[in-house]
Amino acid sequence: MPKLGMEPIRRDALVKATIAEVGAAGSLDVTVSRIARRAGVSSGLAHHYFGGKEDLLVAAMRHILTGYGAGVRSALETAVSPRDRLVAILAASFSPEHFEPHVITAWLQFYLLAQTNPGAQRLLRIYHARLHANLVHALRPRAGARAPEIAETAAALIDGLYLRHALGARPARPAPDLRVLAMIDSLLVNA
Amino acid sequence: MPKLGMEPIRRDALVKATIAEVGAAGSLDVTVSRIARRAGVSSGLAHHYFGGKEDLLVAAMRHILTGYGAGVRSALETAVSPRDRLVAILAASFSPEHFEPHVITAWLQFYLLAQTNPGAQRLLRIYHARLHANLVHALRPRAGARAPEIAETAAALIDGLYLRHALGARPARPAPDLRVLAMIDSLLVNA
Amino acid sequence: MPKLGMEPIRRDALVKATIAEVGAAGSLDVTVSRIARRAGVSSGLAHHYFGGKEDLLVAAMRHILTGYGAGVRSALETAVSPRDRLVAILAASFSPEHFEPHVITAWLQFYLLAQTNPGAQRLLRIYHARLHANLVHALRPRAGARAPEIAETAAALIDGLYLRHALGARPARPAPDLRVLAMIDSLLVNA
Amino acid sequence: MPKLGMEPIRRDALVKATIAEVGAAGSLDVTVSRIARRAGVSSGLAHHYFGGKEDLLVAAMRHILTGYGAGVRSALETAVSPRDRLVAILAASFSPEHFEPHVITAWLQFYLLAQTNPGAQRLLRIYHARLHANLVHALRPRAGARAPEIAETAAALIDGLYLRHALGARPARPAPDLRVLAMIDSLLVNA
DNA sequence: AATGAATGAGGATTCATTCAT
DNA sequence: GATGAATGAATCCTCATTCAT
Repeated sequence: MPKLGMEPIRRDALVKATIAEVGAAGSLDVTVSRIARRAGVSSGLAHHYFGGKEDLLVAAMRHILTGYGAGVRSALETAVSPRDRLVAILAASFSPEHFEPHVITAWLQFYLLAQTNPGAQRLLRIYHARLHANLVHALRPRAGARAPEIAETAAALIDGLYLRHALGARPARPAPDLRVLAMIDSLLVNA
Repeated sequence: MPKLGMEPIRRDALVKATIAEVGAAGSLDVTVSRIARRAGVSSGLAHHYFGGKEDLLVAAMRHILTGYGAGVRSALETAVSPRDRLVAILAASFSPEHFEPHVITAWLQFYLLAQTNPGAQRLLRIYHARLHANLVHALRPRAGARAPEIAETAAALIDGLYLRHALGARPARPAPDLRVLAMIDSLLVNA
Repeated sequence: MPKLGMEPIRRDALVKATIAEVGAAGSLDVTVSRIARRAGVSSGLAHHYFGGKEDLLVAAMRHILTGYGAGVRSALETAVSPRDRLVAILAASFSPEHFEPHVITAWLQFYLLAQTNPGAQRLLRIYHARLHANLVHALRPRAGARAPEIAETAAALIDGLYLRHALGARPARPAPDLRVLAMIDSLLVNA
Repeated sequence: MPKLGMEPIRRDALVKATIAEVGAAGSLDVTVSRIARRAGVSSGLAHHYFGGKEDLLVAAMRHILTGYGAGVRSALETAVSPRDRLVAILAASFSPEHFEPHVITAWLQFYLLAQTNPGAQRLLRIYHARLHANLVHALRPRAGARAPEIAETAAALIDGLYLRHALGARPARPAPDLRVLAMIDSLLVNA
């Protein structure tokens, strides 16, 4: 008697197990078997549902990015002023769940995967584009034509702070979002 | 007597082959055999001289960082004013040879290695500390007590721009060093 | 559902192939691949079930010792007098199947393994303790307090005769069990 | 300027290093490089002098057996009565230097080598024959025609006690030589 | 005589993937 | 749908051996 409706449950369990396992290992050198065991299923099932290891990794990446996107959206909903929007984006980018060690590690690993895997690359481009669009939209009223350029600098700073954190640097003071905000404000002032 | 003095030659060839191979593959998944073949020696020799695959990778990382350090030092020698120093550091950080695809890729890969390999981690810490010290030294005259904080932001921006470049983003306009410089200037003005 | 219940079958086949292969080679320098091929499976499976080469060797050792233990037990069941017990132990110790070349060779090789492998060492201790206990039990009625000492001498003689046989000495006259028996009787007479 | 007369010194150093290394490792899995390093020469020289690894091992075995033979001879020189001869042989067989861990281990390992290496086998046969001849000669006056048989049992007991010691059994009480002597005496009494 | 350099075959081990049931 | 069985290619690493100098 096959259980019905198990597929989404299994897929979800596998994706979460992948993130956890990648984070725990601190590397993409994770075996499908380990992931499957953590998800409580056989390794064969992982292939059955995802086709292969990389596809599983990409699915995990998509999961993270989706969560990030949802976070930004919900944060933006309550924002009124342009500056509110900026604060919301930064808050979402540096929300605590993103800084959980296993997530930040997974994120970094996926960066790498994107260098060889088209699916991962596509996802990353979408993330970049979305972040850029959000920033530009929030900056436009105050920065005008300089919005794209400042958005790019801000995005780079976000990633750089992330990277440093992932590499074990002492947590920055002030908090990363405030730091980015300060930089943006500074750039805006010196038009 | 045997052919003497081959060791440094072989080590050098193997290190360079490692960088080239890692860069070409876009990943650390490079076999020792391929590296050795590119260096024109047997795989056994690579182990003989370096002990293992990771040690070889760390040696390659050290090679890159040494080159970077030398670049900064020589650039700083001709600097007079604090601002010259800043420009020199940034120019070295974003010098063209650092942006050669296989170097930038290798760099990124080594970031990853640093998450599991102690030797790599140590190297990375040294690089971070040195960059920080250089920036603080150049900023002190103009930034005073704010120097460390601004140095951290600048370092993060440098890494972030690097990362984005490695991930295939369109080359930034203006050039990354000018962008960092502008940001620093902006922060300095708004004391 | 998959083909079930193959594990014990494979394990058994691999263990027997190990004994055969070690015996045939006259040394522990046997490759896992050869063992696996003889067992009709892939080398990967051997690792899957046993974890590694040494564990496979230890499992083979255990198989031999288990067979020996069973032989002694069944021989002891029909023994009535103490002397019967002694004869039974010796008969089992020198039973023909123990003198099959590949078994005796494997046995000797395992002695060696026991010098470095904890699992093998444990097994060997168990064998020693069991043989000693059996001998003491059989000797007690006739030897009293001297039983342990005579048992030790007898055990050493058993192993020595075995060793010499393994090393290619001409088969002893009279048969080894009778020889040990004669020695024990002699020691018992000269209280 | 090649040093003259170095050959015997080198050979000797290599042989001793071999015994030490085999004993230390508790196995024949010793690399030629390690042996050479311990002897203070290059691995190439070991091959130059001995031709190969096994030949080096056989040479080490010969060294041990030669020492044993010399010990027996010198011990026999002062023996007067047949029983003295017996005591002398046993004392030499169980002399302390034979029970040094690395020697006893090497000895056991060489047993193994003898199963595949003709040179080692030949040496072992010589050792067996010599021990047997010595024992028979010492036993003849008291045992007459039974001398060969008793000699065989004694030899087996010697090897068995050795083996047990090598395998880590608690040192026997009484001392092994006395134990063998007691057994022989017992067999002689019960003609 | 002696060495360091260099090789390359060989082996243990790992793992993604496939498949019969 | 789900599993355990099984494979075998791939890779790191070791080491005896050879060789030019």
